[in-house]
Amino acid sequence: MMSGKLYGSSADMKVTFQNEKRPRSSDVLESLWIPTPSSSFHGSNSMVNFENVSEGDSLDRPFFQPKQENEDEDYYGGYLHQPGKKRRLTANQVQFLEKKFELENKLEPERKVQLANELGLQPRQVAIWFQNRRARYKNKRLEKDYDSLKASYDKLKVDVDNLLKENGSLKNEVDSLKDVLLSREKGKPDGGNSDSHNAIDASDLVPRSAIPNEDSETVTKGAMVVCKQEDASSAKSDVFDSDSPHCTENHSPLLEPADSSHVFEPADQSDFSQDEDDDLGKTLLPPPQPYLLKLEDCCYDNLPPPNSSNFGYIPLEDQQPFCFWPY
DNA sequence: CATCTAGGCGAAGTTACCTCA
DNA sequence: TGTGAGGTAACTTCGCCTAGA
Repeated sequence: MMSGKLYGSSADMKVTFQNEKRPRSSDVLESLWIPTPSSSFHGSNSMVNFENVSEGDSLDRPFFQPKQENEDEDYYGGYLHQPGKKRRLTANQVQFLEKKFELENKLEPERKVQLANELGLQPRQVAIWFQNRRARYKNKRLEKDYDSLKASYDKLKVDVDNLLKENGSLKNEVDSLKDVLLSREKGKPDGGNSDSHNAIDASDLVPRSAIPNEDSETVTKGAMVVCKQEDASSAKSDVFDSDSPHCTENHSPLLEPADSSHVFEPADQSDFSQDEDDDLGKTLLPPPQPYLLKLEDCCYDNLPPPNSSNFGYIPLEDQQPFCFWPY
């Protein structure tokens, strides 16, 4: 902030005219302002009384100050004696100021005086216009920021809702499979024997979404039969929503034993471990952590498109810049 | 060199005027 | 014709900075 700012370089108009302070170099700049009929007109509109401003000849009117329809001596005289009145800048003046504002939104003293001369305004009027213009621009930018953040929030909320729904359906599937397995275990006289798993139809037991890695030691032999590579990959894509392409392909290097502090902990994570002494659940369910990637590993490094459903996260560098002036 | 003071600037907020529906 | 809302020029206050004593 404040880079390139010139401090103490321009005298305020009210100070220049109302108070006789010690002379400064900036006073010379301020004195360069040449009053014109229009500028004296505007000066009369401000709260400052410019007694030393000569009214001059109306032929010296700046090109930005076209003759108004109702412009006459009474018009001028009326405002000259109504210090409380204020006049809007003409469209040409505003257009000219807007162009200058686009080039640089802050005024150097020289520019301020130059613009004032070109527009037939007081330097203070130009300074005030730029101040107000910056304030208006900031408000607009804040509105844009708000809209952008709200859109991101809405998108994120949709993603979260979808994930919660998917999570619920997966839980139901796991529960149903547990029931099937329990019922079959009870039907066997030597229930609990590991060999009995061979008698279970694996297609009934192993949900595609719950197939762990092939080298998982917790997978039973029966499950291994159907645990093919494509199933494993489909399992991953089931875990990560299909519209999250950045997390679906060849992530085996990223499938590290996850630190639970780096993953999205499901709100109902305890549901997976609610029967911790239930080996069946452990048998059927892979440990969930290896399938939850670290976000900073899988999502951010792979440069997801900003409009993907990357939980609504949009990197700052990918957003549209809101400010086009360097500060 | 450190300190103090005057003065200017920008930001933020406010006031007052103007325009228009 | 009166009126309320919105836009905006101008003002006020505050904090920060610079230059000079």
